[in-house]
Amino acid sequence: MGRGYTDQDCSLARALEVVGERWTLLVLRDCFYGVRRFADFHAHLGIPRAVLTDRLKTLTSMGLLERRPRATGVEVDYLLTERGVDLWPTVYALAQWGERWLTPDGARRLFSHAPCGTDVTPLGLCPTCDTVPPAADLVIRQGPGADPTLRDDRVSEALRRKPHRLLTDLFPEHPEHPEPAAVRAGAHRTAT
Amino acid sequence: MGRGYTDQDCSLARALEVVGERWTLLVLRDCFYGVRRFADFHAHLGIPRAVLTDRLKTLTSMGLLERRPRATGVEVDYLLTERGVDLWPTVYALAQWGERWLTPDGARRLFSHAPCGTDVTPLGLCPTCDTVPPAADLVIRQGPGADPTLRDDRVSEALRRKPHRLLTDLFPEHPEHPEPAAVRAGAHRTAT
DNA sequence: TCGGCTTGGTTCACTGATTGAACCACATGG
DNA sequence: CCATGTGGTTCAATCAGTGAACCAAGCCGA
Repeated sequence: MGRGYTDQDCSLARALEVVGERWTLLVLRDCFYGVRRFADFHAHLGIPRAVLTDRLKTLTSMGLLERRPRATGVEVDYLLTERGVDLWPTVYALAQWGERWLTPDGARRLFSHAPCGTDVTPLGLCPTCDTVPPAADLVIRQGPGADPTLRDDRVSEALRRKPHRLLTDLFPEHPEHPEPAAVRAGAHRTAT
Repeated sequence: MGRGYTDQDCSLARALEVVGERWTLLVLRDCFYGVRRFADFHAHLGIPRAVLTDRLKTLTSMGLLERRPRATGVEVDYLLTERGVDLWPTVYALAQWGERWLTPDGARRLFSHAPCGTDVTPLGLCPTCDTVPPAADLVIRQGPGADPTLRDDRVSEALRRKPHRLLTDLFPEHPEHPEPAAVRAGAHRTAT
């Protein structure tokens, strides 16, 4: 990004210095969807490995992601922090704009409020509860405009197969267990 | 942006192909603030002229801006279309994230709901009216965290001097008249 | 113990985008 | 007729993104 947007007295410019680079917002979107592993980001986005490394480093150093090597093995998880989770309204708003203006075939993804099951509005409001649910309380599922022929990686396939709660691991090691505790806790802190 | 984000079955990726390039979102923000002229974008943002030309061309061709040469003279106005105005929730959400996480000195800009005067929440809600006002119903003013020493162009100065209704011309030719009709109408269509 | 495989990277040449300064055409205004 | 303002274009230099190849560490079965 070169010199960045220095000497702009504007929080939007500062925010864009953090998340305005190419690919960054798509990496974060995948984090909300439950993607946590380098190889999954790479396969799902088609992002060059060097760029992915750079973006994950930047997001980690800016405090939006936490890099967590697993206790055993060589794998690494990248998890959204509270600061990262707080970008959900932005990600959602931009995606909804794309759905409205750039998607002729109907919505690709639909989001519903987990506690009540109602679909949220384009502004993120749950019409039943009259609240704006935090990301952790949303469930994503395929919409009628989704095109299953475009991508064929395990992330796309997992998202296609069944509705999925945001921020929960898309590939848990023990699928029987409801979910790991750490991330839910972090996400809920944001909600309060 | 190179090849763009093709073969992504995702409205966010499509949206980023339109507004994800460097400077684009800052140009749009200025449009919301009432900036309409090439020279004002250039002076306010410090964006290279060639890049500004390119961004205005792209935004115009994608239908977010309308390029309107004035009846007399050589000046040109760039005005947000309905499609452009509809990006307000995105711009606002990202700016609020920046205010929350990257701005230690307090809010730089504050937004209030014009009809009732109440400040809107970080999610864009007017607590008095219990609605999410459209951009055209918001008034922007300086917050305590604004740093007046950073920029010294006529846009910064106009925004500093007094509260300003979004989407209205920051430099009207006849300051007595309330405002031009075209943009208000377009903005209000979005609100309904 | 020894390859092979997986994972999460790094390196590097190539390409494409951004930058900033200089130049330019047109339309007023004096 | 010249100076000035506006909205650009051009171009060399630099910077960022791309994609293929390479690599180290940890496990895995033989």
